[in-house]
Amino acid sequence: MKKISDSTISRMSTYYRTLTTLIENNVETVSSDEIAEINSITSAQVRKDLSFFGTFGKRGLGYNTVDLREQIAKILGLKKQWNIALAGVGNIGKAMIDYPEFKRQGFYIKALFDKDPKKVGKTEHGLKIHHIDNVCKIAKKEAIEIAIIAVPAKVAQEVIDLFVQCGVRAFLNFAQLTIKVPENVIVKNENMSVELEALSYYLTKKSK
Amino acid sequence: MKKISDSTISRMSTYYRTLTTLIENNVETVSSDEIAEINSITSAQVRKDLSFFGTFGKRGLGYNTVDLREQIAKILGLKKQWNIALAGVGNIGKAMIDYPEFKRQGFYIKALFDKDPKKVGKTEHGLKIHHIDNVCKIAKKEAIEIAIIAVPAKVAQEVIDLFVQCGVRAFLNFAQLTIKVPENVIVKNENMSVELEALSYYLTKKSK
DNA sequence: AAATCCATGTGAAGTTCTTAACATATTAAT
DNA sequence: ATTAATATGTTAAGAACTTCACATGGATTT
Repeated sequence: MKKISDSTISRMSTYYRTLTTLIENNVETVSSDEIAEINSITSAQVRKDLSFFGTFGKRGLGYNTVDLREQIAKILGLKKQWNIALAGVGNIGKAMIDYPEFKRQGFYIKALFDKDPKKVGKTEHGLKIHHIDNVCKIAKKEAIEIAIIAVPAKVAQEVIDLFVQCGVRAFLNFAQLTIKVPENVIVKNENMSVELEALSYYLTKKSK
Repeated sequence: MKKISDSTISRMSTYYRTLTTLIENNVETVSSDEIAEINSITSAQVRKDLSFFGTFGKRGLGYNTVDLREQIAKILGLKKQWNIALAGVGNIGKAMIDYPEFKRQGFYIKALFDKDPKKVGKTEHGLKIHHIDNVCKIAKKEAIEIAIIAVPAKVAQEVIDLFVQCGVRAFLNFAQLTIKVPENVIVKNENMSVELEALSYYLTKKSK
């Protein structure tokens, strides 16, 4: 199986969202040009991305919005419910529990973990906060497949190691460091500081 | 001035963080090999990235951690305080106000905006919530240079347009859509769903 | 039925980004 | 002082990604 680039996968997500919006607005057919225009990229890029997965359009006509969205959902694995654990019930963690987009796309936070004795045992949004030491038991029970890591950087690596030992192989990491994981485990980073520093760089450069 | 890639800028941020940690651990000298190892990349990449901005190391020895961190801070524009506005005082917005890493790196949230009459006029973390209609007045007063957009997708474009009209040219956008801005304005997206969907894709692919 | 129009799918070209490789500079050891 | 060891900075090679350009197939019009 040929390796498909991360950028292509990200854009597939973007197209998925674009199609959702178009369908909400009762648009039935869309061209690669229109998808490209909405997302400020080229139509060749859209067609090339889609071509990695199959042929979904009709020449001369374009793509059926409902069909294409369905196909992309299949490709991205969005036809099932994903069970997610959240480690670190701080500000960012709480925002994630309540993030309405997740549920809409089939991502369900089913278990919360923390280390703080003040939090463990309490409830947040109807979910009990477990001690991180019990991660394997709960992860198994809730069939957790993905973990969101919103713990301090100092403990992020060890928390991820715990999850990996329990068989969790996919992570969304908010901690500000590069995590080491075995080859069959995937980590996606969400690092707000890196993005802000990029803005800082561009503003600084421009004002020179 | 030659264009430097986004990936290089992101990695510069990463190196900056790596150096901060090394300095905290009293490490005085570091090689490109060590920086690479910590961040799971190649040493050639580290040296190439740095070479776009100058020569900071000593052959046969490596880099002085304090010096290099200082140089990167200058390059990224982190030697000054950046004044930031936050639009959308919901869950994610509140998490951003309280994100300790920001202040540590010179990013100060100085103004909050919302549209909800229940929120406008109230205070959050000692900051008054203003109505978005007053954005120009407040942005000028607080010398806002960057805005964090944590409003619903439906209104994100118009909110950014308002800020652009007030002269703000850099945005960290949490809304799930591609924003259109004039050429001299820069938007960085923070899209948790895209990352989760990438995880979904990789897990789905692997299990086949 | 023929002609015209339109937009896909895809090799090829072009561009950008990453890795390799090595000459060079510096330190340390003998 | 010479040799050995080390790690940078940089050029060149290689890989990955994006864009171009057009043949192709399907729809629409005359």
